[in-house]
Amino acid sequence: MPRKTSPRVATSLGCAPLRAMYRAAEKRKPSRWPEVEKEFLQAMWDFDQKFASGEANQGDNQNGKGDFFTDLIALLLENCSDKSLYGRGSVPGLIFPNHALDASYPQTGTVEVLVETKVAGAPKTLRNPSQKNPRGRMGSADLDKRIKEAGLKTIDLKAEWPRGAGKGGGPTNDLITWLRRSKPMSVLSMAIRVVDKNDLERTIHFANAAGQMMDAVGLVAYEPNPKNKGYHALKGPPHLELDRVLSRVCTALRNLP
DNA sequence: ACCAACAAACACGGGACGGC
DNA sequence: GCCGTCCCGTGTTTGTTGGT
Repeated sequence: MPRKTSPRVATSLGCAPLRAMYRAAEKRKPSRWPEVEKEFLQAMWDFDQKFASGEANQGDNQNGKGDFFTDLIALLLENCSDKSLYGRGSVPGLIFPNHALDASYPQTGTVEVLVETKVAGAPKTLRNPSQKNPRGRMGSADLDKRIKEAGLKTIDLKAEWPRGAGKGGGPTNDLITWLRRSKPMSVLSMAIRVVDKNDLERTIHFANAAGQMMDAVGLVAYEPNPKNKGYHALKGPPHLELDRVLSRVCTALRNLP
């Protein structure tokens, strides 16, 4: 049974570029990030153009973009591992009883693998006249809060595992070390539209912070081309390369029953 | 050395919508 | 219908620059 994909992307007029890209990817059966990166950036560009002009609305942006990226990442992992991933709601952590998971495995019971995604960054749009920077909002603007959210989710789920297993081994006095050897495998993949060099540095800083808490963090950072036509991906540190991170997840998935 | 002007960073507060 | 998560908008604070 295939993973359920975003209804917003499937139906909304404003999300047409995202929908078209996903549909095309589905047919090509890609299993690695480099196979889809160009098309992803083009789709995001086309979408952002629509968003800037008002053709795509706030709903498309907030409920389409992020889910689209989740769908795409899940598609790659499914093709690569031959496992189905699932979005899940109400998964209990140690502290909070109801976490929602973007893409995870297996479908029920204790979570083995969790993939969270974040997308951030917006062009200057008509609905935000006060945006001064013509290149748009900084992608890193909101990362502090959102990385903290993702980190807490990871910690809470990892802390819940040993409690359920009943064999000890809960959080020790060295939190980071404990997180790294604890299940579920928890990774974050981020697609961040960046406005300048500084914005990129900040984004990498937050990605590394996330990497302290989660087992792996993948980042695709991109910025508008000089002539303001299309996006190009930016180079980050190797350990944050999305392709490497997805490979690790794929291997983990393959080794699971 | 001062201070105004501008920019960057931070913190908080949503609107939108799907899942339960 | 509530609740949680999606990502963005904007007022306030902190930092930087450049003129006198």
